[in-house]
Amino acid sequence: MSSGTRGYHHGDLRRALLAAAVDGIGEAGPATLSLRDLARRAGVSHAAPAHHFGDKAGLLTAVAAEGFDLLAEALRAADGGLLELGVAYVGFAVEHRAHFDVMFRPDLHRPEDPDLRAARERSGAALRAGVASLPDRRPTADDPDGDALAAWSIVHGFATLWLAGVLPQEIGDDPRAAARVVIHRLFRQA
Amino acid sequence: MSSGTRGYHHGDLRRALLAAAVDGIGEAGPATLSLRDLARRAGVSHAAPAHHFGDKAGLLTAVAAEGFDLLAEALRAADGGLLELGVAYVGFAVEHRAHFDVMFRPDLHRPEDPDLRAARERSGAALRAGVASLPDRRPTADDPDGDALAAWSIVHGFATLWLAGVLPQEIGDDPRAAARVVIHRLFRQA
DNA sequence: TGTACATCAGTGAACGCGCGTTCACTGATGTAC
DNA sequence: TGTACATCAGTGAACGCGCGTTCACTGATGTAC
Repeated sequence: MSSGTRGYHHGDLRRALLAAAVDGIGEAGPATLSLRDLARRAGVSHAAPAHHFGDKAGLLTAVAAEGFDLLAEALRAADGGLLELGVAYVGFAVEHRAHFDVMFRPDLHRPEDPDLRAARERSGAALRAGVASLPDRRPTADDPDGDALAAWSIVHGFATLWLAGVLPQEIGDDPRAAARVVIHRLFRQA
Repeated sequence: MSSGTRGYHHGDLRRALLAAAVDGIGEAGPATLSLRDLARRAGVSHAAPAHHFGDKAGLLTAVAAEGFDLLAEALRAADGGLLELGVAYVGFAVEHRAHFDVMFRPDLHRPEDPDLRAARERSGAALRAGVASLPDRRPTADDPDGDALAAWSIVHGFATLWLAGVLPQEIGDDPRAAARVVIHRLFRQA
């Protein structure tokens, strides 16, 4: 919108709608977002969103897919062992709260959508790659999948509790630092 | 409804509405529940719920408060160390999914409501009592609050992921058994 | 280079629906005397 | 024991609103010749 005339055709309405959806979800959660509200935010007629996403579940499916790709990127960028991989997970959740709020709510989207499945798989692959390449991987682990699940649980739980705003104030306002302390407990093992 | 005439006055409509709300949330999540739907479920006129709860946030605040009391009970009943306390937390989340879905969504209710605060505090007290009375409490812990937070994170995360249905199928269908394995990682420490 | 046509993206009016809210009401219950 | 009255719980009709959906449309873009 900053440059040039925007004629009858938007040019990249799909992307604009996704961005507007993320804004709207960030403000009031995924529950209250409507397609009409979305159109209003994007400055477009109220019937336009249906053109691209069909319905709200279709829209949120696209948001979730985008979220898993962003998560995959964040995990790939993490460097510093499983600890920092977990910190990156929490960082992603806090910085992309709207996406995170949708990704793990299969009742709100279509979990079996092919694009979403693919994005989810890319994010799972990034996670496994991170875990597999760790120099500090405990060789004595009798059940590596169990370890991965415990790690996923602790970072997912911490991120969820942080976003819910139920953690004590004393924890401060830096989610990554706080997460680092908590996750560290999981690895301070024999 | 099974016995006796139910006259003009219901007698215990508030409780009946809460039960209907839990049913409705269990079926389609807290987002789509409406006061009119609630009235329909309870077999009562559509204006009646407003009498008791004012609006949807008031209703969900009551559900959340009830949930924290149920959680406090579940935690008090747990016996067998911090591990079983965590298992009880996961068991509560799965068995009272509707309550759990509302309790940690402050955007859906009124987190500062006095009754809710009190119930939340009772549940926090039950948790702290459980933690404090543990014979297997690690004496070397330099930061007991950090340990409690790590424990809360791992059980909350596991419960959330379980309810979201995103855990691999191989994990089986017994949430308590699966949780026990995962939580155990946190305590297999020096 | 120009013209015709097909396709696609977005418009805007119209509709029916479920919702929350209001409000005058009515039936039931409890209390004062 | 009986009567009058106040209070409370729930009713049901009415309203305005935002929603999703439909549909004939129009403007823009791309392609064939």
